[in-house]
Amino acid sequence: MSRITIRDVARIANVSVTTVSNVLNKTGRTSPETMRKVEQVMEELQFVPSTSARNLRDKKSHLIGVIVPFLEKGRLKDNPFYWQLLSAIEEGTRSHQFHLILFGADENESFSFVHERHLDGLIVIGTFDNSPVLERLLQLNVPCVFMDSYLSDPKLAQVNIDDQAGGHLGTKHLLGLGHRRIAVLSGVLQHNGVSHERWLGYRRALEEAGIPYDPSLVLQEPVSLEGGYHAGLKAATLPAEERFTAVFAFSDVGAIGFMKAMHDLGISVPDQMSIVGFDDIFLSPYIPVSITTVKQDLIEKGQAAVNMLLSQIHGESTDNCKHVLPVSLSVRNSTKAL
Amino acid sequence: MSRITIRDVARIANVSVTTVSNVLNKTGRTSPETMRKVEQVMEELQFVPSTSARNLRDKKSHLIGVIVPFLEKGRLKDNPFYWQLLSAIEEGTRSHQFHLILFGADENESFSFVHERHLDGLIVIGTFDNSPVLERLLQLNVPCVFMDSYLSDPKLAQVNIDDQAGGHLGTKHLLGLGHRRIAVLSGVLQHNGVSHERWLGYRRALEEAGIPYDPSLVLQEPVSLEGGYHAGLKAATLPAEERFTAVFAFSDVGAIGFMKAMHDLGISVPDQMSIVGFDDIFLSPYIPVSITTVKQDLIEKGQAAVNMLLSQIHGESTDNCKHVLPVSLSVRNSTKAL
DNA sequence: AACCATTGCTGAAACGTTACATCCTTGGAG
DNA sequence: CTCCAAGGATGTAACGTTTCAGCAATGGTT
Repeated sequence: MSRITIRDVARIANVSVTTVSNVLNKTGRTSPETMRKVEQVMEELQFVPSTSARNLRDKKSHLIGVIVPFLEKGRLKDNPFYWQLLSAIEEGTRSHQFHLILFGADENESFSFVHERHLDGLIVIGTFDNSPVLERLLQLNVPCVFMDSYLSDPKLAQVNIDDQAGGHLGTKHLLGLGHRRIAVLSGVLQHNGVSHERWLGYRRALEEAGIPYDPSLVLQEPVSLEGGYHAGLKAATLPAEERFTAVFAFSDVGAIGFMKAMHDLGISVPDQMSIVGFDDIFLSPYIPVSITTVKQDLIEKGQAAVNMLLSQIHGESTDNCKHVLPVSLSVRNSTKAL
Repeated sequence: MSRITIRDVARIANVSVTTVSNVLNKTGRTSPETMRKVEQVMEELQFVPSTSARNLRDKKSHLIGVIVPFLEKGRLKDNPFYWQLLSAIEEGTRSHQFHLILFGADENESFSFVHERHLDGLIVIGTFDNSPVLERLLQLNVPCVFMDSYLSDPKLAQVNIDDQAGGHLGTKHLLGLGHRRIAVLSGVLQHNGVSHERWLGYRRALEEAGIPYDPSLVLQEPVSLEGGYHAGLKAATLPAEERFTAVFAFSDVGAIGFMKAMHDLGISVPDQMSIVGFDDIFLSPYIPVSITTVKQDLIEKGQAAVNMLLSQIHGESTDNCKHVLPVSLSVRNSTKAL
């Protein structure tokens, strides 16, 4: 019971394989009646074309790889943000007859699968200039779209949100509530990374308010649940002059971790501590004290990346193609006027 | 600048293509010296074998599909549980040279891609007997492993946790704390579904404690954030004789939603209401009032499914192969003695 | 000394498509 | 009436592997 091929269809329908192929690909080189005839035979035989054969022939795969550097390190697994993003990307590709294949990529992993599998394109999340990963990717010579990566090379297609505006927005919200000593939970300030941009926005907001920048308020703890929690615990042990009344976490999970620490220490949010998050993950409204946060639209972000990648795959130039999405503020209950 | 093929390697190394192929596949049919020679040429030419060609030849794809029925309906997107599970599956496949490809599958979606892409196997999450999806899947005649699906056909390979024990465990915990009126947030009690099993465990525990079963305590709200929240709001409006002192949500997100409602209503958890969740997602310890929950090991679960699927792919019979993983209780702060 | 098994290698066919170059038909223009 | 264009169909060569059958040389058995 071997597979039904284009040849079987041709034989039964009394036409050539080429004709069947033409019908299959709707090239319009066939007369309506043969078309109908062939289609009917296909239906009867339940013919399904083989993607493998196509892939070999076309040197394509209709497969898009998503590379999340540091996937192994748990950054992704434990952050709903990435899953929501991935989900958005998946939806985008599916409607275009592409499928998604997921990869981590730690430093020493080779990218041979890109060639092995003839991947048509790549979406890369969270790299940065001079990253070892970046160089390897470029050598692959494959359509690429970068997300959440601030890359200086103008040839690279990029999708970002306006991180700096986000940092500014969150900070201004706290300033508007009367806070003067505002900490940021930033993670490592990778130069030209997402956090760095948000931090720039934070600084700008402070400056505009005439408040001097205090480096001791930058908590370089990882922006994870655990990182936020530890940062929170540490904050309580600070000498009086280093205390702060609000914290701006550069991710919602970081904010949740921080909030948990406050709860465990008996410090009330928002009465004694205001917290602003970033991302607006689906959970943020449902935390007991719902989180005020800088919202980004992941659906749109995923869509934008997919569209950009597809044009690139179809041969359109994406030089100087940088898509920056706006952010907004979702004010909830974790922030309060001093 | 066309692709380097096995032929190029053969030509340069002065051997036949067959020999190169043998080296590539380590069949051991080559002498050590030719092997070295060929390997060196491969290295020099940076030869990468084409998966497409292999796939065509072998009628395989080294691709595993994950089907999550009802994916579109947001059940997955918004539940970290699934992502954690998927992540575990991904890890399992990667180490075996397989890759993952993700599909939703609503009713009217055809499964033609399974044949189109020559998928080697399928992991299906959350179906049930007589589901329309199930029948279609079986017709595909492809190795399948079902997760979180209680299927009566003994031929089907299944991976489950001991849901009934889980339901029992959670309920007993609450009973042990002195609670007598315990609600469950169960979602629709699909016959032979996961929830149904947990509900059976709940009933058994009640019975053992000599407490009569009260159907009004079964909240068939969806076990999502929103569902939990609504259930919580409703609970507050109940007439006195229908009130309860504890709720057992069959998912952690459901528990979080319920807890949020309590918070909004000013009802203290755990002082006035005890809550038990299910799954133990990574967030559960970090909710301000950390969640007591029935824990399942997703890594192990993913691993088990992958292993089972791979043996099936390699031709081993998996008849009567049902893998049931144990559950345990993580006691945290959302439950308290009456 | 003739024979056979083993080791190491090779050539060619097959997997199921698509695209190129042809090759018939027609029917309309000259 | 001849010629050419265009429409419709066809045969075949790729795409890059793996595997099957076969061949040559080596060395050990009778």
